[in-house]
Amino acid sequence: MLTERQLFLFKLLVNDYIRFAEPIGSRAISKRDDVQYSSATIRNELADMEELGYLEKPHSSSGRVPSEKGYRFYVDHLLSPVMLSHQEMVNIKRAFHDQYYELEKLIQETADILSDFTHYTSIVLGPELLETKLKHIQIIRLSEDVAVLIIITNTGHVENRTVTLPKGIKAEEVEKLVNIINIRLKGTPLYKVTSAIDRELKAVLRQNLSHHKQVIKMLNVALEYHPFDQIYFGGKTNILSQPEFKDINKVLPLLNVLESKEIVHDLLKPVDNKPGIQIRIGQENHLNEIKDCSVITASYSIGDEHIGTVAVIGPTRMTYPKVITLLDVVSKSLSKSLTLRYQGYS
Amino acid sequence: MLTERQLFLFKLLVNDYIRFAEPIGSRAISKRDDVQYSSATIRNELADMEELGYLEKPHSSSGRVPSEKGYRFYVDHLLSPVMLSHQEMVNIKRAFHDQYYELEKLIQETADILSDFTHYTSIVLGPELLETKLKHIQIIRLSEDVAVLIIITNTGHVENRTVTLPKGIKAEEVEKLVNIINIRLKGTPLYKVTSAIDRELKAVLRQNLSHHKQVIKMLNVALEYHPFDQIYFGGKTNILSQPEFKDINKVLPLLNVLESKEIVHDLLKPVDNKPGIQIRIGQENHLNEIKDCSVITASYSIGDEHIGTVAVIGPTRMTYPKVITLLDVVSKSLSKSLTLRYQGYS
DNA sequence: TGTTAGCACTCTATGATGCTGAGTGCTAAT
DNA sequence: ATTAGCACTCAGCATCATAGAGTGCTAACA
Repeated sequence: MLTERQLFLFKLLVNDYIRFAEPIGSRAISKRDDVQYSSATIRNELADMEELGYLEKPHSSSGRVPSEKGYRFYVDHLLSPVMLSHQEMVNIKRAFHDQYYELEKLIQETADILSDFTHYTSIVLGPELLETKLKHIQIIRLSEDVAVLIIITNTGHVENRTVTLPKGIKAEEVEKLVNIINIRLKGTPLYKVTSAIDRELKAVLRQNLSHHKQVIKMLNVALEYHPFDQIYFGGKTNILSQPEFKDINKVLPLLNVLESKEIVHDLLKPVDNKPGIQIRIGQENHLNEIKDCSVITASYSIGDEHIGTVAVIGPTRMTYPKVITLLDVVSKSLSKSLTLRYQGYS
Repeated sequence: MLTERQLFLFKLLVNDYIRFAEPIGSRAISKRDDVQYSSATIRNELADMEELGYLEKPHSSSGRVPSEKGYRFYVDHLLSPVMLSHQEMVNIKRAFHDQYYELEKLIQETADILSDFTHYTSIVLGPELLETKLKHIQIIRLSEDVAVLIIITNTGHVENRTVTLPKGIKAEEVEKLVNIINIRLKGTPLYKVTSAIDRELKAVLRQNLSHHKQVIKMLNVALEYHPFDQIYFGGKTNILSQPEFKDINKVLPLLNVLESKEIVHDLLKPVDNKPGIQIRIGQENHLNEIKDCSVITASYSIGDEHIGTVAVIGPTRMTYPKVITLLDVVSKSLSKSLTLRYQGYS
């Protein structure tokens, strides 16, 4: 265990390093007004904490830098809560108050707030379709054999897919098909729709449609559940302005990670499904390309149902208290706004 | 005017510079198997061409590099047509052959092909809504006062907007409203829809609806024409691997340009509306952030109607012949595929 | 008259060298 | 337990010399 004094010095050091992005030496600490120990004393303490694994030296005669273990300890035990400024609170409140937004705009706005206030890059996973339910489908015929199939969920999310209709199918038949689906599958979770068709609708469709085989195939393609939903970014280049990215070779891997929806999804996936803030520091992300980055996530929900994730990615040397507080406020505001918006939808 | 020999040497130099990204000296040229002049002769010729403004020296004792004027001359008069490899043609044909794609996927695929084959960054402006026409709208009510308004165009494009319904409006009234719009405004170009409502539908709505004022306001917001359509990128980080971007300070401005929809739109907007390939070299783009980049664009169309732009952005030191040929083939294939898909839509 | 060899000159890139300053570990004194 | 003092380390920076690639110019050549 660390002594009281070690804790004190450790906290100072981490805060200063987060602020100045340069290794902190014993002399610099001893010169502070709120420190009365000599540099030699501090040197001894720092050496001890290094031995315990909380600090590192970039090279043998440099100042100290927090290790990953150090950051982990810092966020687990030393976080002093930060208050957001009045101005920040006002801006957030306003952003989430306006009910006239499109859902997409609201989420993009969320991402923008996070990146503006943190100067890092923010990522928001759009509302997961997993537990959203089919409310209504519609087929709009564009030509003899091409149509657009529109899917509306209970949360107001709209998806559209271009489909090829069976040759020679009549308008009444299409209408009948739409009616059958809307009546029978309303309220079915999206990811269960294709299997529900398979189990429950095959017979009905065979009775009512002349082209039931092709229709079923078409529905399977069109209604297939795509787990990777939209990803929204804020301040995509913010993180590149951090001093740790002055080398282009650090930049490319990171950018490539952000370009891949699959990787970003994996990155933000909560390890266990517990709600609230999660922090993954450096290698804890298990992704070599971002081993010098930390990812902080918070989930948001409609009612009690978790439906998405907001996140900030920055260097391991991140202003953790600020980002955590902000993510907490923003995720809760977003949840509240969405719950209000969709309360009582079925 | 340049002499025959100067032209020959100029072409060699540009090709070599495009290939190796390093200033080309007289000695390097004279050593080539297809050159029989001595380095001194070549030196004299290069000096003359520098005086004419086609070449530049990064510093006084370095080899030569094409100037912007040089590149312009090169693309205007010296392009030798390039054949795509059999493999490339096969891949392109296959990509555009498959009719089962979503429109969005087809366009993303187009962007991916362009970036994969060029190793630069590609940009595709999705089908412009400007001349597309309203085919059908639909309102799906989510709750007492929130609904989703869905707009389908004659090209199969689907947009959706969340709207707030007037308090207490009845389902039959909503249905009536949808019917009126679908009957009266079908075929109206999207960008004229709001003004058409203003001019032609006000009276009808007043007669038929109890909440006509709020409804008109709602329609104006929901059907407002948004000129900036979707932008698709391919290989967003490709261009950053080019040696001219080894300095991070060159990277950030470029990335910020690519993040701004407005700027990208301006960048790709054809100067005059003439079709075909357009090349803008360095400063010709009138955008300081990308003064060392060239942008090559080609338009694509449905039938005879121009609806979008495909583009490649790379360093001024770009493999122009290859990119031009590829853009030509790809834009034509895309046009053909789209025309086939939407032929006869009304 | 066009071409080329030769040469002095220029400039970048590279690597060696030395110096400075910030930092450390260790020891001995307080 | 704390601190002053000192020898030591190392990155960063400036300086310097050198090599190499390239140029312009002049004079000789075909």
